[in-house]
Amino acid sequence: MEKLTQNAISRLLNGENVSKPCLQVLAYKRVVSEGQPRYRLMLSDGTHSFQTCIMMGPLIPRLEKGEFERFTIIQLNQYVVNTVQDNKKVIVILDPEVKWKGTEINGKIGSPEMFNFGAPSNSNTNTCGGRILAPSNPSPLRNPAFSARSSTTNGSGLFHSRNTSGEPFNEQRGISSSPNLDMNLNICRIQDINPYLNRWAFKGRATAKTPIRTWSNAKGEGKVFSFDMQDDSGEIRITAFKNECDRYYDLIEVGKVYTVTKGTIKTANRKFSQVNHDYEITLNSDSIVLPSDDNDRHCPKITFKFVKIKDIANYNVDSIIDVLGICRDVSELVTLTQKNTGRELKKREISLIDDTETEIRLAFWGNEAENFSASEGSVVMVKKARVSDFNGKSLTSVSSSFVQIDPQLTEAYGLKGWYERMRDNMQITKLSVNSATSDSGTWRTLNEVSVESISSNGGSLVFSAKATIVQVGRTQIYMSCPTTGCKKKLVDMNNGFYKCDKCQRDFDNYSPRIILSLAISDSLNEVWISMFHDEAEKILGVNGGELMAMKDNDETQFDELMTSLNFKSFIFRLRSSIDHYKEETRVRTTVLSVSPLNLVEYGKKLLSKLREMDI
DNA sequence: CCCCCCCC
Repeated sequence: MEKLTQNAISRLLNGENVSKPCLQVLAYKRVVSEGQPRYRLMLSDGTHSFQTCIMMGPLIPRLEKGEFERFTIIQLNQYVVNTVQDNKKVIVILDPEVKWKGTEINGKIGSPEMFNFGAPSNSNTNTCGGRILAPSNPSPLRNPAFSARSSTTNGSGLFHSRNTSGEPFNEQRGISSSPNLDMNLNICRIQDINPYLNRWAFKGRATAKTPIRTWSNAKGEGKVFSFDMQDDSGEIRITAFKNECDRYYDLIEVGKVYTVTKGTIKTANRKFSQVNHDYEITLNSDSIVLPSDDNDRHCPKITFKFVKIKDIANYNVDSIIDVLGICRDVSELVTLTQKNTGRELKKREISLIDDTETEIRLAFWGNEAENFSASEGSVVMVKKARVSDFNGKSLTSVSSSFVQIDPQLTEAYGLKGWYERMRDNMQITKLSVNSATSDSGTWRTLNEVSVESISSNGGSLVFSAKATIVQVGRTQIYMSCPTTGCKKKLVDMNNGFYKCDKCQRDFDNYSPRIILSLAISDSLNEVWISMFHDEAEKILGVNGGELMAMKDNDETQFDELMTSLNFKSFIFRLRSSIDHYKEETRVRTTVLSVSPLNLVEYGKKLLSKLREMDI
């Protein structure tokens, strides 16, 4: 009997702080709740037994390997007491430690009775908070034992130090006046999270979750996933590496509310995260992430702000939007090779339309592309799709995107109804060029290369133009890293070796890379463009090594070759994008490809253009 | 500690 913690069951169900209680496993069974497998255990302290003790996530394999067999005595190093619907309590076991194996005990200790909430000694059950962290964890979270305040909420306790009197919500949350609450825990609004907070915690709803991704590079390898959390003040991104990745991946479910405390707060890099917050959080071994009250009033339910497809035209590249559309077409899975890295990519495109009678194409990648299946006419909802400039304007699904086919939403039913009425009677405008059917896409003249015109096009424009080289600027030939896909400029160690900072390696060789700066002109404008290696080799007719040798050994020949580019005309495939450099905003244009000007073909193109114009 | 989200 002394192996078990006396009255632990009644004490902790009554909201008391019980440090590392030892309990005996009497039974368990597998259940599936909201699609997630978990185990429900009956635990006993010798006096009482309680049968809604939950193990989930990473504990499941341990349990299934027999670690917590019947009669095992486990010590709960970390656990949470949750209140679920009808004020029922659930003990969530987070960190069980086996004290005695079931075979060592081989029998039930004491004569435990089923714990009864109706018993007089438990009359204050409802006034106690439900969510308790074992104090063994040196955490600022303790049983707050809120009384009056939390009783007005749905009974879940720990983080209900918020004022529930209906005051404006931008008061600092969680600084409780409760005399029992000797903690310095700052329940922050998510928007207020910053690296200068000493002790903080926040509560938010998971709005997105990425798959686990593994990496391997010069610095090492590992795995990682991220999730986004939102309260009524804002949203923040949380990232979990390696151990924390394993620990939290199964726990986090989109739509659920969690309380988070401890972790590294660092500056968010807007380049990589579209979440609107200056900071992001990396979980570490001290971090605590607890399932919380999914109905918390500070954590609004996930909402969708569907952008009408027609209006996507006005969104900048890289914007993150929600979209709802009828799937008009699903392309085959295609495999393509990434030019820079040689990596193989799998892609599937679908096209979406809505009642603005506008069509946009949406790309899925990798597994998502392989697994995507929806038929023509179904409604496709994507939360957090990224606006892209591929083939005009298009959308792409990213790791934090959430895709649903035929969602149970009023808007979806409305859209479906519209489609059934209108499907044969529509004038569809396309925002995306279908890459399968397009020639080289849109043709433009160089007067359209201006900050104003590119800006109004979402910051980037890909187009074809016929133009003539009118000036050759600086020609750079540099020693680049010979690693496939790495073009980093090498540092000459002057000992026969060249160092790549990116690959963190020394090489005894390098590959010469060319960058040309050219002014090209058509009848309307002159534009400076950058032309990189492959395309430069094409128009120069020499390779990088030859050009480098020529520049070193025969400058006259080199100058002649460069000068010979003047007044040559080509069909350029160009990308112009807005570039912010220091205080300046300007357009940067790079060559995607260059092809010879075929006068007959080009003439035909102009003719058909004239006919279109009805001249 | 990732930082890839790709394609013309």
